[in-house]
Amino acid sequence: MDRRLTPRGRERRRQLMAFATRRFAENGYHPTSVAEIVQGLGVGKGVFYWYFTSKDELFLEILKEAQQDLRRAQRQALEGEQDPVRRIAQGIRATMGWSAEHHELNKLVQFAATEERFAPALRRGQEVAVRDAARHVRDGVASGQIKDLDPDLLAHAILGVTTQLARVFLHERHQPADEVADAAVTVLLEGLLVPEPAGTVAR
Amino acid sequence: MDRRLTPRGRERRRQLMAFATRRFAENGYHPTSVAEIVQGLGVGKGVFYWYFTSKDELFLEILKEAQQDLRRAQRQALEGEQDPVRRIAQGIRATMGWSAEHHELNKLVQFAATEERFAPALRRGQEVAVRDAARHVRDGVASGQIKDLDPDLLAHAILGVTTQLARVFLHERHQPADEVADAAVTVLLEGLLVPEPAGTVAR
DNA sequence: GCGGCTCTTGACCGATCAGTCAAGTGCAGT
DNA sequence: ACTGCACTTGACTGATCGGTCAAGAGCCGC
Repeated sequence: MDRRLTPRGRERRRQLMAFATRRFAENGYHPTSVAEIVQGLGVGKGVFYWYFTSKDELFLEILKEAQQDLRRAQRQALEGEQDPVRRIAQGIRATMGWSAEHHELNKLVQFAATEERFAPALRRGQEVAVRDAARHVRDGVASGQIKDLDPDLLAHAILGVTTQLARVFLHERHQPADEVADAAVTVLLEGLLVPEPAGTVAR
Repeated sequence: MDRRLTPRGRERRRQLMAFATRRFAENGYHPTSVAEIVQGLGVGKGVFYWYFTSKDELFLEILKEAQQDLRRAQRQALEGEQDPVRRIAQGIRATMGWSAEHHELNKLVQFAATEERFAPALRRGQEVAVRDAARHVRDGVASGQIKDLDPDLLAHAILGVTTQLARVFLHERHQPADEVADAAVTVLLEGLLVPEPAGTVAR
């Protein structure tokens, strides 16, 4: 859909997306009907189809905005930071902060990944984020700070820890984002094992 | 549903669950209708409702069996292994192996987590797995092998890395499960950073 | 071959769904 | 005050949904 919107129109569109986001996250995408969305706003059904060609399009639009917003937050967090390891840490912190404030969008992203027709739209966004993280890893490897493992794999490991901890500790247990972020950073950078003192050999 | 099933009945039930699993994973839970499932098997609709009281019940049944099966694989992998760190590593390897062979079930679990009415059934199973992992972490902390961080957090970090790497490297890129598992173990145990030689201080 | 159980059939039900559209309202520019 | 476009209304459509049920088929012990 591509329409010339007046300020009033833009506000309606925003309302529709905001309300739909909430209902999709609470109830699921499919169980939430268009009728329910327009009723929730107290408007007629035609309003919905004035702004979106279909329910699917609305959902894709929500996903797109979410990804743009997260990416903006990440980019801002890396401003002025040059050290690759600290860039990774800052990226994790930014992601955790954003995640804490957008519980609903996290759920929608997770759902989108399970439905073949939404997955492609998601894939593109994730690839960019992973490529970014992988670049920092590569820089860290080059500067001798990070172990020489597959950067792509490490990037996904970072993503995995971050999203899992966000899901459980932020959204289920409502713990402070910065503490969870710090924990994620520590675990990822240093691992679980207590370092063996150099020269200590099992005998 | 609880019925006395003959061998023939058990086979039908198995067929229904297998076919539904495939369709749910390919198409999504909601977009797959009961009509489609029974058509896929070439039977009447009544067959479905002879074995399951509802579509939801079928889905929960699939989830339950999947969790039991994964848990069995994990338990078997830990047999005879006492060292907590090696138990963690073996658990990761078992999970990765199972995940590689049950792509479809992974997707269903991921979907179930996004729908409020299925999440509780999932939660119980995950809690058990996490509690198990956390116990090994605690043992490792006690024996001085693992850093003294929150065992629950570490357990979720392990889970996060494992599921993310499984999703991307096994299901999207079809890489060998044992290689991915080894990479996951390495990253988790040792972290990203190159260890600083003792005595080296930034100045 | 008979009775009784498991299993199967498929027409049918009411509800609900995404999406359409002819008609009308509100508002901005002139 | 008139014109034209942005926006809104809500009844309507055809399809599909999950679930029911009366009737009957296959099968097993006797």
